[in-house]
Amino acid sequence: MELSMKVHQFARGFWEHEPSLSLGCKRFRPLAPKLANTESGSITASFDLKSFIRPESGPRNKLGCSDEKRETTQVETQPGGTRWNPTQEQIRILEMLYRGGMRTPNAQQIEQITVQLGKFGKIEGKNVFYWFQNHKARERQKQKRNSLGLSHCPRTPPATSITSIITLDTLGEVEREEDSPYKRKCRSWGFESMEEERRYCKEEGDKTLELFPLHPEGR
Amino acid sequence: MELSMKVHQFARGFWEHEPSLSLGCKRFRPLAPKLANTESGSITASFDLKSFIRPESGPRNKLGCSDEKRETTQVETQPGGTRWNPTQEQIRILEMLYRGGMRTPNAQQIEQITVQLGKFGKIEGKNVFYWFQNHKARERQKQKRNSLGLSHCPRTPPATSITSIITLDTLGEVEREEDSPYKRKCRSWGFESMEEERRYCKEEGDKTLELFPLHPEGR
DNA sequence: GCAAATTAATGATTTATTCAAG
DNA sequence: CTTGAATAAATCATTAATTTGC
Repeated sequence: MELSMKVHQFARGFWEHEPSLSLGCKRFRPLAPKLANTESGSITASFDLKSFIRPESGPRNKLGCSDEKRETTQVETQPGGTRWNPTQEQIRILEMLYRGGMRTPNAQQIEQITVQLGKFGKIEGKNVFYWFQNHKARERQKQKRNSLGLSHCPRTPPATSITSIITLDTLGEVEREEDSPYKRKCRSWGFESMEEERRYCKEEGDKTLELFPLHPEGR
Repeated sequence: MELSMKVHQFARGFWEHEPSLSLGCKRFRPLAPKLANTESGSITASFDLKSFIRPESGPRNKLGCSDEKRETTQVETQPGGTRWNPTQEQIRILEMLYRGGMRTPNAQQIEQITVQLGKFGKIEGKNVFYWFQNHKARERQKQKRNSLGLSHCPRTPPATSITSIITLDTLGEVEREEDSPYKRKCRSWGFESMEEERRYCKEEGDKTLELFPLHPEGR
């Protein structure tokens, strides 16, 4: 309690000339100033903390974090809808892909799906990603609930409909059919694509383009 | 068993003219061709499954998945290292940021950190993200292990070093200082940034640029 | 000393859980 | 109550330490 207070003060004094070590928009008091005097002084030289505030484009707006955040640092906060509201067609296609055996699409797959589904309404890559995550998990727990509720032999699927068989049986083997004998490598998240594309894109950053015309759908 | 086999055959026959519904590189037999005949035929019209193989750029290489993957669809598979191997400087900076209170940086923060850390060695955004995830989790479990091993009162930190206090106490309050009263919104994954930048980048996709000169470090 | 074998750390993914919008 | 979004926990996999037999 008292010691942390001391550290706090110390750090404050040390970093006084900086507005604060604000990275992005969340502000926090920088502590632990042991960077400069440990082993290699070259770090301090080339690691410019100031550029962390905002790499290019000088001081944009002093301290306007809470208001400014909604416009500059946020990307997906359009006026109106916050979270993705899938259309019927999008759901249908996603379910088709799921039934087709797709469980965790990688970044490229996600991108392609996003492009396709974008024809039916606004959608982002992360929506596709989350949909598969959630659908898989909830299908799993639904199935568990069923097998427990029926108190049935949990290893034999009841073979009710084709769909269930596709989901459980056939595509299970399809899933692992050619995922490389080595290991699963090219996985999702989309970071890799982003990393690559960053080199060509000159950090445009601030516009919030409306890519898809946002079909008036509503399910 | 038998039914799934039937479905399998049926699907195969139905999709015979397609090489396979290969999305990205993982191949799987497309099943459940119930898209066309359900409710709205307009989907089939504009949802072009062929473009899933590869949206632009025609047939690149027939069936050459297993070999081609290492060069064209993979991004991070440079000759040599597969997974990120952080340099001393990178670790030092990351730990500094962690001690400074950063726990789950959002996409923009990750990008900026990545740029900074790129001065000391090759790094991607996802590496930064994963580092924070792992570090946070393992710091947590280490702490839990300690509190259990010492069989001490788990509510009073022993106040051993400054660092521990910074990590646990002071920055805990800093963490929630200005993360918006609303909710955590601008979060990581990098999908949002990717989504945005995709509009400017024309799917260059195939080069494996060496952005940073990969300092000969070795720890 | 030095590789092969083993172990410890830790980067990368997946799964479970939780939060919150509608 | 359903489900999109986000985080935490658990797990997998790979690289560096290290031990060990020679």
